[in-house]
Amino acid sequence: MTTSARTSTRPDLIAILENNGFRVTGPRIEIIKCLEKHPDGFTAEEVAESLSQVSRATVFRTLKLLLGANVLCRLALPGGTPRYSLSREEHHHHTVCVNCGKVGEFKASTMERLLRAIGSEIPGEIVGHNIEFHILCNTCGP
Amino acid sequence: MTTSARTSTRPDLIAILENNGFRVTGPRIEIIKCLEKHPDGFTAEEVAESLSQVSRATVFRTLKLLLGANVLCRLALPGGTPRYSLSREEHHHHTVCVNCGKVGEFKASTMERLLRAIGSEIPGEIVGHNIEFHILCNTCGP
DNA sequence: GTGATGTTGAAATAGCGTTTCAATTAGCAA
DNA sequence: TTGCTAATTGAAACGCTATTTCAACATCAC
Repeated sequence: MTTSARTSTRPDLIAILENNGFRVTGPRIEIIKCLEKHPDGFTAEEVAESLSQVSRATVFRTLKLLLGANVLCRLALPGGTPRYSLSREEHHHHTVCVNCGKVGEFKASTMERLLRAIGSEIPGEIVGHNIEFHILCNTCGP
Repeated sequence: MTTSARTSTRPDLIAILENNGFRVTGPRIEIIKCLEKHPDGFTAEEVAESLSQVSRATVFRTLKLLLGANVLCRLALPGGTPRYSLSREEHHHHTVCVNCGKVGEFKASTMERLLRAIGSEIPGEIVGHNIEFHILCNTCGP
């Protein structure tokens, strides 16, 4: 069969834990399963509420752990509640719908070229960036 | 002489208040003067501390007011304290030094072209964006 | 000046996240 | 399988940035 990576793959994230020396625990598995059910992003509170047997602290700890492993992204509209989203592409950028909060992911080749070119216009050494597009998604749009 | 816009111009921000129907009050003038002394950005707490006669609530209220008027930007490194910075250019992007937190501003023509071109790669109507470059500034860099 | 309305300070409150600490558990080794 | 030990957990307190509340006050049009 094909390798995996259809909607999302539980093994991936469990493997991330193992490969980084983290323990695979019940609460973490629950949280990961929950994240994979929300391809359009989610808030920390949504995860905590849907897993009443897991404490809020553990939810935040696990989200932080996954952020550190670069398999999860956090982003927020100005003044809005931060939303989290599992990453699929290695290097990508985000869209957030200003109406429903749905998070999308895209990888624009145009963008990659720009990022290489823009270095000379910036005073200092670029060590990272944050690029988000605020959109009205096709469901919410006019 | 040339128009103004050297380091920054107090009249501009006072005018913003007046033109938007806001009152020009003592605390607001104090806050604006303080902001103009920090071309590299500042945190809300820095402003509040340097103006002991103005309450924290008023500092935050005034910052929010200026954010709404698009003459102030808020940005933060992941996990860092949010920093504010007065805008000079109408439409611009930011650099933040990951070491000292200094905020810079730049306007890249390359970027503008990209932003127009990228629309077709994004599913929905773009209504805004957030683009920040995390850098090591020339003072902190190697 | 006077009054209607916007603004202020102080303190309480909110939202998102982290820390503390004792109790529990995963995962390795014997 | 058992035992060990460090990682992990839950519950609650705490931290930080920011907002809200409400009575007192100041601005600005008249």
